[in-house]
Amino acid sequence: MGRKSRKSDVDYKAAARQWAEENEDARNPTMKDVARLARVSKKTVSRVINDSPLVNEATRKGIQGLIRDIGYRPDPQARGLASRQSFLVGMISDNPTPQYVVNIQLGILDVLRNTPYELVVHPCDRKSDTFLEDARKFIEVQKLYGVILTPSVSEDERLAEILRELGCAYIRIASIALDMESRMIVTNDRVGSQQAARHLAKLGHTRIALIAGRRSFRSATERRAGFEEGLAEFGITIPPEYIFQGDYTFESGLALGSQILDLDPPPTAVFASNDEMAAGVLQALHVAGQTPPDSLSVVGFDDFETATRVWPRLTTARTPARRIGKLAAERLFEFYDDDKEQGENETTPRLIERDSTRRPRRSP
Amino acid sequence: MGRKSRKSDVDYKAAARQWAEENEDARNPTMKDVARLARVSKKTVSRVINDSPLVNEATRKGIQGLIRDIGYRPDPQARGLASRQSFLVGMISDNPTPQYVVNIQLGILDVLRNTPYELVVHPCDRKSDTFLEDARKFIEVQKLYGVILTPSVSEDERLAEILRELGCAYIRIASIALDMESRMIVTNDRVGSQQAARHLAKLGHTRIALIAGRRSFRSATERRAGFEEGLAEFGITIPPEYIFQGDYTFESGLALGSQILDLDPPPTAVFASNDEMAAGVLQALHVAGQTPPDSLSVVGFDDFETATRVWPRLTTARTPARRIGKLAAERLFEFYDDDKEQGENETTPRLIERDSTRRPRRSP
DNA sequence: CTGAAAGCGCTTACAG
DNA sequence: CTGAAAGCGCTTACAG
Repeated sequence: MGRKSRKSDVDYKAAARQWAEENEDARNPTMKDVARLARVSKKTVSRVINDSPLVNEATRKGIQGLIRDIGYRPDPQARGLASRQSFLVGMISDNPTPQYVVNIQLGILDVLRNTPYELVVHPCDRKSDTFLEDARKFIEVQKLYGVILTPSVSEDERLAEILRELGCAYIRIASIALDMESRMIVTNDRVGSQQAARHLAKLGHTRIALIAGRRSFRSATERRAGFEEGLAEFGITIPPEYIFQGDYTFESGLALGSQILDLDPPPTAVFASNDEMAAGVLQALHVAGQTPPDSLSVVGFDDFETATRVWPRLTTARTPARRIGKLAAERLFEFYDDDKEQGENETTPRLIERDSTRRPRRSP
Repeated sequence: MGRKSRKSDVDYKAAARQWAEENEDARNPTMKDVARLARVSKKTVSRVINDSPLVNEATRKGIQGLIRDIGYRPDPQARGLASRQSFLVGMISDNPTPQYVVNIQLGILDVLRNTPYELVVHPCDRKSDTFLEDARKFIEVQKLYGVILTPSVSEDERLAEILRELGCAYIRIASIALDMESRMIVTNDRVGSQQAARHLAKLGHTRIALIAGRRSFRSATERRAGFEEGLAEFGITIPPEYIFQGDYTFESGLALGSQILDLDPPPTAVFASNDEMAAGVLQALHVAGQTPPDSLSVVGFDDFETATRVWPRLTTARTPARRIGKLAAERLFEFYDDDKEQGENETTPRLIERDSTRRPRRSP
């Protein structure tokens, strides 16, 4: 007596004990149970789990403790139905490299862990007639909280437009900025291939071939441009007949690798726009009975597992895929937060020098 | 007139036109709308979308057409909330090989495409203290329709027990049968390494080393046992000092590969229990200046991308991962169906002969 | 800072 | 074969 507050009269620990006693069939508690035990309305419990500032601090602490004690976990489906937004984050991808896809997933999951959000994966085929329709349906029906887009679907303006139209938060991962800053993770691929070019130039290579990536990927343009820029710093240009069109697959690297061997005069180095194609070139050399990098230095891009499995191990520009996924997810959760300080939204490739590059042999 | 049926009086095409006219704000239709337009109760619409047999055929056809015409898509969250079961399939995995994980995912998604179900990925760490607790929470809170478990979590009996307790359908992918047939996809790894052993024996190898897989994986035991069985058919046994304990990583293969080179007398062939370790052995040989398979034949297991990236390309027993994922998902959907004929529930490895194996050199 | 009422879009349980 | 009522577990919109 004497104290005016009625709220502090609620003994939350006793409430938790009461629950333990009365709940014989070990039913999971609902918001209704929490409200009853804490002697508040469901709305107040709702405010607590949604971090609303409009709750008395003592009440908040008490309810949070009670929630912990009785093991209450809000039902994401019910919250989703009522708020018209699910607790699902979608990852829409069309990347041909499994190592990339898994690492992006792991990065996203690093952020989702210990949140109520789950990751729903959605590979797609951008060339399909129903690609946009399917994507819209997925986003709309699942009422996704947000979507993370990897190259090359991230580069599709029509898909971004659909996301905006549906009011769905999204983050685009791409080699260059294609959208407002808060919607992008930029990987600056150009920088990586510039480094690759400088590395080869400094080793003394001047007759250099290039295998471009798949046309439908913006990174293909960026990686090629960066490489040519890097060489230009040393006054080196690549003649058109030393430029080949790959598609980012091992098989294309293998096929183009043997074409490169037939060039006359042959180049002393080749830049393949990703590790898979670089691995293909190495294999073409082995098939031809050569021992790289003796007659031909090879540089890749990505530094995924393949880079260290092949022999010689690849000199390559690293794409920090897991970190990229992590940044994308962090950025996604900042999207609705105006005041939250924005974190990093770009990564820079770093050249990893290994055994697939060396100085060119003196011409005989 | 003269016809008694009242249902056939409903003009579903006209109803669809009516919707197009009245729905000026382009709202997505709900079950309530469908019911009103078709002049039936929501319950009847519900029966149609859930394929209940208790619906008049003409009514069913009409409603199905109407649903198509106006683009009605049932809300999975609402269905989930009411039925206490979501439309999410979980994939719980702890496999260290990205190529495996992605291919299983793709196989599952092959089956989920054009269904209302979505795939939620959930990598985990079986050694974590909270592993079981976390898994239970995930399954319970998301009210998963079902779960697909890959090795080695698939081999955890405590997790399977939790799934049964929660009444959640699950499929375990494992190298041997660990559960009732309707809950298993068996990959018969033992058969693959038997083939590998016979292949080496037939080439004339007799002094053979083995690198076992990670102890916590049942496949490690199976692959080893199969290999020893296969050799036994030819009267060959592996001395203990020719048996090494790996952990399924490239790094372990690399480290053990150089140990194998130091054996005296050295073996003429080695079986690594997966491709990653086999790739490590090949690299150890290259580092030592050797040119496999001249002095040492190497056999792997899995035939994931790595197998064809390395040089020489690996002779290996194929694990059809995408197909395994597909079978697991198909089996999951058969789980609640008593009458549905059960599909295949096992796969068999097949040895793919490539360049990493040859006849042993004559001893000098 | 708090709550009572209505509703999100379905299914369950029951009745006929 | 069909439907009216109640309810799943939350949030919204409003009032105080």
